Amino acid sequence: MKAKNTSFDIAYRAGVSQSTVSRALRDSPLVNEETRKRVQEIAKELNYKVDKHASSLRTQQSQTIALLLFEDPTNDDSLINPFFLSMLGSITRACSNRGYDLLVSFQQMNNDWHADFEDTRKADGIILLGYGDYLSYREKLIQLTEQETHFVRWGAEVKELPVVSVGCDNFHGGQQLTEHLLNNGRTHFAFLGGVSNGAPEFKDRYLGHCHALEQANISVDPALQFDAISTEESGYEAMQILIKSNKHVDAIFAASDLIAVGALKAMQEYNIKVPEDIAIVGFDDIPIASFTYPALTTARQNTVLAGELLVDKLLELISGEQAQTRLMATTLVVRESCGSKR
Amino acid sequence: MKAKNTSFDIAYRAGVSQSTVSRALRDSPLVNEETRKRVQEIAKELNYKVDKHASSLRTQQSQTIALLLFEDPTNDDSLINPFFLSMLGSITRACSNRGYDLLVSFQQMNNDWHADFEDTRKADGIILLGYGDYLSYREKLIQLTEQETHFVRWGAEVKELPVVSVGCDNFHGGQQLTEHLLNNGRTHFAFLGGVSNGAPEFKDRYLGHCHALEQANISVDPALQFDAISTEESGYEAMQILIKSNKHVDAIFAASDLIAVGALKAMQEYNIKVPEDIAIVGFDDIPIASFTYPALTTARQNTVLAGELLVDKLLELISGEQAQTRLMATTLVVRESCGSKR
DNA sequence: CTGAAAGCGCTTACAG
DNA sequence: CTGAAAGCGCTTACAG
Repeated sequence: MKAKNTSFDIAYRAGVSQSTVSRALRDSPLVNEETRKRVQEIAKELNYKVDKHASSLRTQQSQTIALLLFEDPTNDDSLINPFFLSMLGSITRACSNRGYDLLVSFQQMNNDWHADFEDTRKADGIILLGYGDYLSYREKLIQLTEQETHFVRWGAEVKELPVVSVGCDNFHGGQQLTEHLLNNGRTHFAFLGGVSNGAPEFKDRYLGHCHALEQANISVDPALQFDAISTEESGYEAMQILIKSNKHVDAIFAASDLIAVGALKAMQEYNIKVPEDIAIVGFDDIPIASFTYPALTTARQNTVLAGELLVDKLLELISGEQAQTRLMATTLVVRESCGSKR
Repeated sequence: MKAKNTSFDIAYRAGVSQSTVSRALRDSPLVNEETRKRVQEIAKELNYKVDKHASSLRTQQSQTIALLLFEDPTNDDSLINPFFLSMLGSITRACSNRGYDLLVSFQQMNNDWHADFEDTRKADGIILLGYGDYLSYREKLIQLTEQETHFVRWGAEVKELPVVSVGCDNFHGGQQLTEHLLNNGRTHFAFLGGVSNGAPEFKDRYLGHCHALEQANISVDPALQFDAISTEESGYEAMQILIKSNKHVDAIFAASDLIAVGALKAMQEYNIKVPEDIAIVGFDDIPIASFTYPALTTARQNTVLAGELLVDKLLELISGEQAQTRLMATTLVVRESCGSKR
């Protein structure tokens, strides 16, 4: 590669000092209008760009955000939950709109990730993304907090820790979807998804689901909750177990769209008609949800807003302000999988 | 945030010079074994990490790769082709295995992207990812080459330019899938996907498809090629047009799995039985392909290998070596959508 | 094997 | 409004 120009080269050509070049390029008011123009033109002409490392070293900030994406270790290499991927898209966009670069990194929970990014000053702050049990990495969150690292996370609120989270109102979403099923005359429910403490999102959806049932005077049978993680495969397997159990069910609450897709496939194989025999709802509204057959009724999480909120709150933290945890409402998206249009 | 420790702090505590600290931390052979251990222990204890900007500034390399993902402008905000997303996953992993960070950026074709990353020294090299017409950004490729920027791209070979690409053998993949359909007794084919120069991947698949048909003495009817971009929506619409045209067809070649998913939905709505009435194949083998009903026969692109190849070839370029364009073979994945098991 | 010193390319107080 | 100078935190030739 050719030797790059430095601000000194620009200064030489413009006949000014290097300090003036630096000021002109940063639109400092301390520089004459004409000088500024001339410098900027020369810089453009020579295709000069300010060296990121030098300026970061000097200013002690990198204008970069690190996104740590935690993978479900049960997933294989290339499987990434599409919901997180659409989040990744909106986070990337939000960063770039705000003049920040985004460093992306996939992490296993067991890694020594907690100290790596801000400490090397690669990033001014960190976004933590991934479903799952914050209890299992509670200590790392504490350590991050103690180090005064700037970070925000996606997911359920962590009540005991001073951690800023952005998440969606899973309880209310679960309630909403269940009420929709009830309104369509369904009476016998099963829930597909693990509800341990290790899956707080699914658990909240389940609690909202149960709450709605109780409001309708339907008692909840724990035997009708089937564990599943958020993959098609897992949903497929859970649905098969349900079918083979011969329990009478006319409505399925799948804890995620991916689970619903797997469940749909199992039902098709067993010739169960959806929604005639069994209605089903998912959660997330991933792109495929409109293209299953029948199309999936689900609860949309606003990933675009979520990405922006995560970035904005992190930026607030970075600039020393306070930031609040935020729970976003979900939107009921009615399609055909429950047999009605509302 | 607390003031961070520098190598001088470590040096002070270890009772050595800062130079020695630097050497010890980089496992230089020029440092006494014991000294090295002591320094490393102290560094660990103080949670010291080498400042990335300082070392990058000094060594003139950033240990960072930039991934520019080009979006189809027809797509909305959160829609990213799942195929690229799985590629993103494997690229991220490949980078981190090789000690590189990954900067991710979404780009519109019309942007001034071509000069931004390596020039600011944020990255040592660039990976270009996105379907589409390299002709439309031919000039930018030329400019990148002239600037001696290190870059590789995913996609069809660019014969006229000295550009390193990694792509898959779309022609052969198209041929393979078509032969599979022929082997299953299909005789009347339609192709769903745009085949203009602006979509070289789809075009190659189409050419492979046509080649296989000709080999089987089936003449190709251009009227049975229907434009579609790689979305479910577009596949759905193309399939509707095909159905309404009342042309007799017993096999569909969808240029991507996403298109196939949309086409499947249209067929289900029209009560067309797959594979009994019409067989269908996709391309890519995205995760959903195993969970459509019936499951989709398709051509797998090895995204894990692709990611590694892209990163490795870029690293070769960065270290001043030559690198060759590489075409990867696709794998036929037989599932149920063609009515056979082989 | 170790240390003192130069220098990577900027930004910004300081002096004018 | 402009310039000379210090300094961000490293790495590495140079001297010992």
